[in-house]
Amino acid sequence: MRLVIAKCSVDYVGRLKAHLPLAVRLLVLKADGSVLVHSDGGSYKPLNWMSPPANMRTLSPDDVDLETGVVEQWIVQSAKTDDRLIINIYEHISDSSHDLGVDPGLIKDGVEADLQRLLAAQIDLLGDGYTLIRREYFTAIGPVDILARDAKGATVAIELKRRGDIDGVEQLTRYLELLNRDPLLAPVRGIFAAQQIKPQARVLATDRGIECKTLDYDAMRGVDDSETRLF
Amino acid sequence: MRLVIAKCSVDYVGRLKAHLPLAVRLLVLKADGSVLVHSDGGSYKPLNWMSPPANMRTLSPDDVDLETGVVEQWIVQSAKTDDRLIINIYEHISDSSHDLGVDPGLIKDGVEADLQRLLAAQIDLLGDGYTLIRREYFTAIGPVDILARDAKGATVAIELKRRGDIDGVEQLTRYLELLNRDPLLAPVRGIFAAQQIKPQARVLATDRGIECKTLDYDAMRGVDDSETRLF
DNA sequence: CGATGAATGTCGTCA
DNA sequence: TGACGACGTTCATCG
Repeated sequence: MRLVIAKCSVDYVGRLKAHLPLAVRLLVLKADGSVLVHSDGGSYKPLNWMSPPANMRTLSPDDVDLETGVVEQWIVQSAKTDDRLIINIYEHISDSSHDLGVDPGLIKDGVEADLQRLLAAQIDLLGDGYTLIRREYFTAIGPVDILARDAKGATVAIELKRRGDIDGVEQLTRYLELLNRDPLLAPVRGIFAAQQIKPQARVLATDRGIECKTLDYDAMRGVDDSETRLF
Repeated sequence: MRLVIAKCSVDYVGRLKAHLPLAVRLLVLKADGSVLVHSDGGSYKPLNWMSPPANMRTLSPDDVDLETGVVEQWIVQSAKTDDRLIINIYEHISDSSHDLGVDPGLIKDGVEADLQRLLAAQIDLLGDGYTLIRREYFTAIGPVDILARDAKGATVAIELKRRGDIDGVEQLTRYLELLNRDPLLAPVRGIFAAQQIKPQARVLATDRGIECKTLDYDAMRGVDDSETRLF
């Protein structure tokens, strides 16, 4: 990994075009050819970047005719697409390289899959007498997150989200339409379950006769005793 | 901006939990308190991070009881949420700070807004005799990208996307439902226009009587002579 | 490979 | 500030 602090301007040409005026920035060059251009603020997203795999050519004013004041030009070309990043360097402020080795990678806990596993194990959170039919119930248009049966024996399709938005309601609506064509299952009700449900999504769901259920992941995790410290 | 190369392990606790085992990584500390943890590969997304605004406390083994081998512990706490990043440093390899100043920011060209402007100017791309009613036609459930009239005088609602996906078709469907309740406008047809339309989206749109139109941004840009070199 | 859906999404805009 | 939609979304999974 090479780290460069430099006064530079940057142009991107590819899916769109973008331009960064002259300023001092951090340039990160990774082993796979990817390049990040960061300022001293904002979140993790760089001002501009090139995704791997990519190749970089370095041009000097001796080789090519460059704009006045440019001491070096980097041309970063994507190996797969015709996206290209052009960095004009006006002043090198710092330049260092480091050998980092391969990273063992990230271990996560608490994503939608975990939520689904927990709700399947605690299906009675949805109401007394609920029983699990199965998780990831496959249909022609994709898998229903959870299929269950309520106390009266009626089928219930559950769509799970961490954040409940309109498109999640649309998704569940499509599933319900399809499932209700199956005489063995019909009538099928829908439950939209999420840690947080947006007002518009709640309105749309209610309007379509879909029940909304807010989930408390921490509480669900606390109940599940198999869920003892991952790390 | 402070750049640290260090052998470290990282834990994130917040909306979910995540853990990074011991390895050599780049740690970027920005002026607004944000922190990025990068490996020497992958795209621009860090392995782990903290969004601004945030505050960092540095603990040493003299102050607190730390794990064996930890020479320093950073606790990065989000100022707004209770998200927290804990970085255990086992070895400092490099440490430098640089004053970057404020960045002038990015200038873009070719996003959906540009596409909309071009299509409004070249509305006859949709068919002979089309005329523009207006862009960003406001409704109770959001703005319709473009409202036009066809050669026969019928109203047409156009949803524009760079990449046409199912949710775009759903969006247009909601607009059409609403617009068709207005006796002054009804009947309103829909056109789903995008640079690229996914097969499933095309099927859904066609099934609902919505016309699909693929747009060539470069060609549209070439026709529009006001669109002379932005930079 | 392409298609599909989640994401600690992030980022802008506008009420 | 919160809701909403775009994004060079990126990312993993699955066919």
